[in-house]
Amino acid sequence: MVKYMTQQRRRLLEFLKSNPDKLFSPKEIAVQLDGEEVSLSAIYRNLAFLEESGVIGRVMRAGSKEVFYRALDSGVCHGRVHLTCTRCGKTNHMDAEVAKQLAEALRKSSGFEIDTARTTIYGLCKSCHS
Amino acid sequence: MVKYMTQQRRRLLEFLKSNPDKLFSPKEIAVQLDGEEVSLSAIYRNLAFLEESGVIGRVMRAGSKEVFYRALDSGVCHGRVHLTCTRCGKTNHMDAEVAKQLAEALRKSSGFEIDTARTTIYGLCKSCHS
DNA sequence: TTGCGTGCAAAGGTTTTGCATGGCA
DNA sequence: TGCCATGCAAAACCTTTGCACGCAA
Repeated sequence: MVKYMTQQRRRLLEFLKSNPDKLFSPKEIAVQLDGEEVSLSAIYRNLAFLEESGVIGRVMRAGSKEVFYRALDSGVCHGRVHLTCTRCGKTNHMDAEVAKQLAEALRKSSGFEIDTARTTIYGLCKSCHS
Repeated sequence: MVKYMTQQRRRLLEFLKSNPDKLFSPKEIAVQLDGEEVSLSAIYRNLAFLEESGVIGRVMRAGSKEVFYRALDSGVCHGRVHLTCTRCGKTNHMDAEVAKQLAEALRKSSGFEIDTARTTIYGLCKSCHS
C-alpha cells in the first residue's frame, strides 16, 4: 500500500521532529497544531501510522495514564539509547561509551544484539532522584 | 489516611505476586479473579492504590494500547532487567552482573538511577540473530 | 484518475465516579 | 464505632470507525 505525504502528516511530523526529546499527548499535539487544520482523528491516525513505521515512539509516564509520543530518529538521536525519567518525563541520551559497553556485555553474556533505536531505559533522572 | 487490607485488595495482590514474570491488563485480572468477588471498580481502585504505593508497576507494550500491571519486588524478577526479542517475542533476564554494571555506569555518567523493574531492552536474541 | 487521507460525527471501550451499603480495625 | 472500601450503574474520557469528500501522486 502506497502512502501519501499529506499536509497533515507533514505538519505533525515536523512538529514532533522540531521538539526532539519532548513528549506530547495527542491532545497537546492538537492544541499545538491548532489553526493548522489537522483534525483530531487525523492526528490519531497519523500517530498510529508513524509509530508503526518506527518514526515516532510512544511512552507512558508513571503516575499518569496519559499516552505520549515523540520523534525517534531525528538527527541528534540516531543510534542513541534513550533514558526517560518516569517522574518528569524528560529524555536524555545514554553516554555513547556506556552504550557501547552495554551492547558488548549483552552480546557476550546472552548473545543478545541490542536494538538501540527501539530501547528506552526508564528510571529517575539526576534532578528527580536527588 | 489509614488504609485497610480488604479481601479484595489481598486477593488482587496475591494474584499478581504469584505471577511475578507476567503482565496483566485490568480486564485479564478481572477474569482471573472471577468467582472471587472482586468487582471491576475495586480492581481499578486497588491497582491505582498499589501502584502509587510502589508495590506494583504499570507498563505498556509496543504495538498495543493496552495497559498492563505486574508485581514489582517479587522474588524471581527482583531487580532484573528484561530482554525482549523483537523477532520471536521471547523475554529473558539480563545477566545480573551486566545489570549491575549498567546501573553503575548510568549513575556515574548521567546521574541516572535506572528502574530495572520498568525497563525492557529490545533487540534480537541469540537464536534470532544468528 | 486512482485510491489513500481527511473531517465530522457517532460508536466503542476503558476508566472513573456518586451513592448507599458492607467490612476492617 | 468510625471510616475506608466495595458494588453497581451512570458518567466521563479517550480512541476508533463509517462515510462522503478532498487531495497526493
